[in-house]
Amino acid sequence: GRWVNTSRRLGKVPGVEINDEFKSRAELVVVGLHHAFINGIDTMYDEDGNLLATSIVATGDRDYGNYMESEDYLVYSGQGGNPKVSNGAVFEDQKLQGGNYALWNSMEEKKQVRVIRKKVVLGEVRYVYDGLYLVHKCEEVKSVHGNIVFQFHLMRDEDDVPRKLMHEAAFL
Amino acid sequence: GRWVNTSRRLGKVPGVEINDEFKSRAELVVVGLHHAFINGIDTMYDEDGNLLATSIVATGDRDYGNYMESEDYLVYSGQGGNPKVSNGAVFEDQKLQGGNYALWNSMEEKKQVRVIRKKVVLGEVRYVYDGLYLVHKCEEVKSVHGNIVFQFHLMRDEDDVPRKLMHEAAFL
DNA sequence: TAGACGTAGA
DNA sequence: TCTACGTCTA
Repeated sequence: GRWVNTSRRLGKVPGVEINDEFKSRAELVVVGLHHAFINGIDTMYDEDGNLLATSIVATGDRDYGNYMESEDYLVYSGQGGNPKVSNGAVFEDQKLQGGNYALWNSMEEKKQVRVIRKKVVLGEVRYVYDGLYLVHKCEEVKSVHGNIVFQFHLMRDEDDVPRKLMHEAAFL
Repeated sequence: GRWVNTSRRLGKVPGVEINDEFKSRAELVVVGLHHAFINGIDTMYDEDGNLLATSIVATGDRDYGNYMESEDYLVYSGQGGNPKVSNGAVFEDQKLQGGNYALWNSMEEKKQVRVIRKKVVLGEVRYVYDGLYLVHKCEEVKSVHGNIVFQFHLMRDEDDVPRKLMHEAAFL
């Protein structure tokens, strides 16, 4: 067999193509697409010590209002402030730290970010690799719950996208 | 390739031998040893609608005081009552429900239970299959935290255990 | 909907 | 120690 380096990296992961599907977050870790088991934003430090985002997993879970404006344009909500349990938990303003700070830096440095989208078809969960994007804008908006949420705007940064297949991938 | 039936079952899982090691709970699910991703006690209903325990994962996490009395005798704490976060969470008496009820029924019905033990060697997590046991006793004891905890006593129910190898598996 | 012996990183 | 867009069954 052949050994594959699955350590954290920016950009394309060798062997993984757009629209490749995976059955669980654990698979994403094994393949090297997204090392964080739960965290929606995976990060790494570059040679200068800047925290950058390597990849994001976009779902509609827990009030994370992500949406595709088009096939090449994703609006992705930052992390934090969304309580997991509705047991009187309180929504809070997100902070520019952790994954949010990493996405912010990726924007400043114009570094590519891998995008993985979760889709659920007839109860079956799939994580679909959606290619490389650039963060070109970050807005602070007030959610329906009243808390401040970051919205990162990402644009596709690849030319060779198989258009036909893109239509088969479900939007969020 | 050959397809393997990994649905819930009692007793031995074809292809898995005592002291086989797995790197994560996800692997246990895939192999069919233990279907519950997090729950320490996996269960199934028999043809009469009785909830039985198929397998248990023994760790020392979260105040679960499991211990091997000998290579063939395991004392396993029931589930519930141990708060995950120490954020003012309260220890509570365990109830004879869910996994606890399943282990109780397995005792009554004299059904075999698979045992998997978690071990950590130099920071590396491993889950080790430890063979088939019978529950022969259940005691209610008061923990150091003051709450009532079930202690299920399990005895090995196999003869062909490779003794040499047993010594290599770390105790809890 | 919530509970259950998860997992990796900062 | 804590957070983080987990996953399954009852």
